[in-house]
Amino acid sequence: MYDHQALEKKWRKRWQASGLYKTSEDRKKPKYYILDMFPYPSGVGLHVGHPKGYIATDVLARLRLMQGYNVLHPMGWDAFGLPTENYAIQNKIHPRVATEENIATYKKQLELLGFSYDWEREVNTTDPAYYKWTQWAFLKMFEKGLVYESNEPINWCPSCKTGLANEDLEDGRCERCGSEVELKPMRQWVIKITDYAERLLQDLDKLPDWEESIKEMQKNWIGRSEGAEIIFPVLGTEENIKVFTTRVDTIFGCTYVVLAPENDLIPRLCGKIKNWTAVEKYLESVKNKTDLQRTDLNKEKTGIVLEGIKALNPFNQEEVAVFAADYVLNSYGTGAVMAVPAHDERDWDFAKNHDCPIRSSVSSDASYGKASAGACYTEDGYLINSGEFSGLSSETAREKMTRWLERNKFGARKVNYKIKDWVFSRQRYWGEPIPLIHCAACGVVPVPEADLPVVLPEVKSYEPTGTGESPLAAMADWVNVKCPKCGGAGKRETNTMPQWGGSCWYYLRYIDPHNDKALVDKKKEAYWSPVDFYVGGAEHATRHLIYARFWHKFLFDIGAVSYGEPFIRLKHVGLIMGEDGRKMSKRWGNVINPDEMVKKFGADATRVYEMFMGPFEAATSWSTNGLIGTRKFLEKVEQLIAGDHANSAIDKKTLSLLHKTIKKVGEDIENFRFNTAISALMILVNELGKFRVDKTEGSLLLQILAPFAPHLSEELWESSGHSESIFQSSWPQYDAALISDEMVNLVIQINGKLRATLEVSADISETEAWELVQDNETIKKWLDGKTVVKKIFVAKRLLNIVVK
RNA sequence: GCCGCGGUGGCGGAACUGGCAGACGCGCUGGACUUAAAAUCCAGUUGUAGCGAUACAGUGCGGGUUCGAUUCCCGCCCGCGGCACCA
Repeated sequence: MYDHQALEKKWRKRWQASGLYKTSEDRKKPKYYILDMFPYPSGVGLHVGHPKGYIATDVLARLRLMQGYNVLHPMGWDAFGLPTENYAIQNKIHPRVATEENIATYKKQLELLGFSYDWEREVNTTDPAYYKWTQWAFLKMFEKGLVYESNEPINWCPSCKTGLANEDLEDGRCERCGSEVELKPMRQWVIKITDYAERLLQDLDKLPDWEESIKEMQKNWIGRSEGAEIIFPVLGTEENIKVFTTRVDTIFGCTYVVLAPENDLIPRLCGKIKNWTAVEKYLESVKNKTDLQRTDLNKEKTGIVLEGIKALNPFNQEEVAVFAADYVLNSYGTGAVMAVPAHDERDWDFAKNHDCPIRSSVSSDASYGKASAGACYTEDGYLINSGEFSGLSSETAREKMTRWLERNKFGARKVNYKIKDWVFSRQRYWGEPIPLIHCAACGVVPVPEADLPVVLPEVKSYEPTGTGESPLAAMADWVNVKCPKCGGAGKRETNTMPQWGGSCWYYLRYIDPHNDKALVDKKKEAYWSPVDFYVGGAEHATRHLIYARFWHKFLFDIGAVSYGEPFIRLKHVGLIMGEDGRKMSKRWGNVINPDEMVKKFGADATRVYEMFMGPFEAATSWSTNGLIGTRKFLEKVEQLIAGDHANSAIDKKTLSLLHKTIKKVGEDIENFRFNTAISALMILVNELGKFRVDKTEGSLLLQILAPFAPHLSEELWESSGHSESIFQSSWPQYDAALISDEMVNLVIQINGKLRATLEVSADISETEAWELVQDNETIKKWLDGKTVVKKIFVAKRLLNIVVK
């Protein structure tokens, strides 16, 4: 038993006092920047799952420190946003005060776990000195034309009373509160992230050390599809219907065209639409539907034909009907599609309901050119009924037909993305003010850089208004300002930025946290950037990680940073579930508090256990018994180093094991395979326990244990006579000569089945092995009366004898 | 529907590049110590048969390739995650 409470307290104090974790700026050394996704300090504090990623990065940070790197391993707070604001409203305290309290709680909890953060670099997104630069970057985007004001309908959460970005939805519901969102036209600021869609996609290939799964999620989210835009002239008018399709090859099967109900062509054509009253009624009925209702795949496809309107298929000059139907989305492509019921499921469903003709133009069959009757055929195939293009494969046809379109000015090649521009306005209080001023004479005028930051003012009521205005709008003396351009009467923009704004670039601020002249000093940035390793939850794959990559690329384009991607290597941390296998939540009463575990079993045991639970990326269930197991392991270590041993000195085999373990632990930490590293340490400690361990061997063990269990290792390191911190010692080198085995277990198989193992010298030859085997009683039995057909020998591994 | 990941003892999970399946930990069983319990230590712990050496079966299911498959290939089933009337 050791007194973990006293011991851990002692070392936390000493490390603090000695400045052990102060980041060195000594440029002669190689740098290593290892980063966690900074937490949102909520009112409830951390549960044991939160620190898992932080422990992992801390283990690697400590390894790098011992390997002689300059390590940047910072921590900070992503503190703007709705939860704090709601908590503040509920508890009648100011969000700033709530934030301060929550940060204090979080910090205390983190410190208990003994992380090696340099707190002098702490950042806080709600600090005006920080968000000055969030606003600065926004203004740069504004300057470059990447920001625009829009009145388009956007997602509106009726419960949070704010507009939301597409990324803030989960299955048509508000990701925060779960309310069904409404589509509401609102004035809002939008960032053209779509301008960066192609680069965000392409550059994923430059990130070989990102997990494939995260890259896939981003690819899905960006949703690139290649196709063509085609013009269908509207007969008897000057208007054209532009459609987007990835399947030009099916166009001879197009039997009608569909417009999204919101397509602005419809009102323009109203004079020609004979059934306008009915059409208007349909459009009205669609308007009242939520997005969730509209995109319900199970519902019947509704729509209405626009009587009196015909569109011309440019390929065959056919006149086709035009519908308005809500299965076509206005927000994707051109808000209009050419319908090919024979080769598209959705068009097929609609055509069946609305008696539209169905005509095949692609066959699965090259030789007979038969149309598939009675079913929708969506695969590629060979063209039929397609004039000069008949007989071509879908792929060739797409190419040729696209060229035909371009030649005849009826359309062009086009790439579309699913990702939408980033709705950047929130009608809430607790966020960065958007630094723009509206002036009657000059329009929208940016706040001059010298006037940044635009500080979030103190308001009496910060409750959301629900009117589409933020609570800031009520602050007359803050809102009314002189126009920076003409000096006339101006009004400040009262929307605030979304929570994602401040987290887009915080990793750059750690590099140079107190700079008031620039977002980050260029020389410092060039040294520390990019982040070598980034660790956090997979839930950020399509939110924070897309936004941050975009923001970084923008900063790169304006020369503020030196590299095009922010994070070189990325791993996601698996959740820790409750002991009952469910997600930890108050609702289930299965939340485990880390403070309690640290108090009972120690920070070291908690750290070791969380790393031992399973593969880092995997979700695993908490087990307090498991934690007790790792505590026992640490006690064994303590006994081993501190205890009296009458045993003999360690043998060669165990010394070899020690060196193998040094190698394995180092490699496993690099690869984030902590569970096998701990397992190897346990095996080593079990073996060493059989012997008397001298100072040299004991010190080696402590050094490789130290990243996981820093307090105990440091204590035992000191008590075994070292005067410097263990983290100032160099990570041990394993002795390559010692780790190659002299003796190995050679597996003897008969017909691939294990029949014996022989302990033999590692360099045994096939002939020697065969001779040994023939003398072996068990093997003899199996060879008896059989003919040896073949022998397979794998050096140091096995001899397989094939018999008949 | 599309994309990705996974399925190994009672549980969490190991297994390099196709070469001893179940390391390590938890739990459980038996024993030692103890008046007793806890703690600790020792032994055992995939299933079936056997006192036993041992034999057979065994990594979601069905096939295949191979001297040899948890690992590779084909076809399924189940679970998780992402995207989704995206034309």
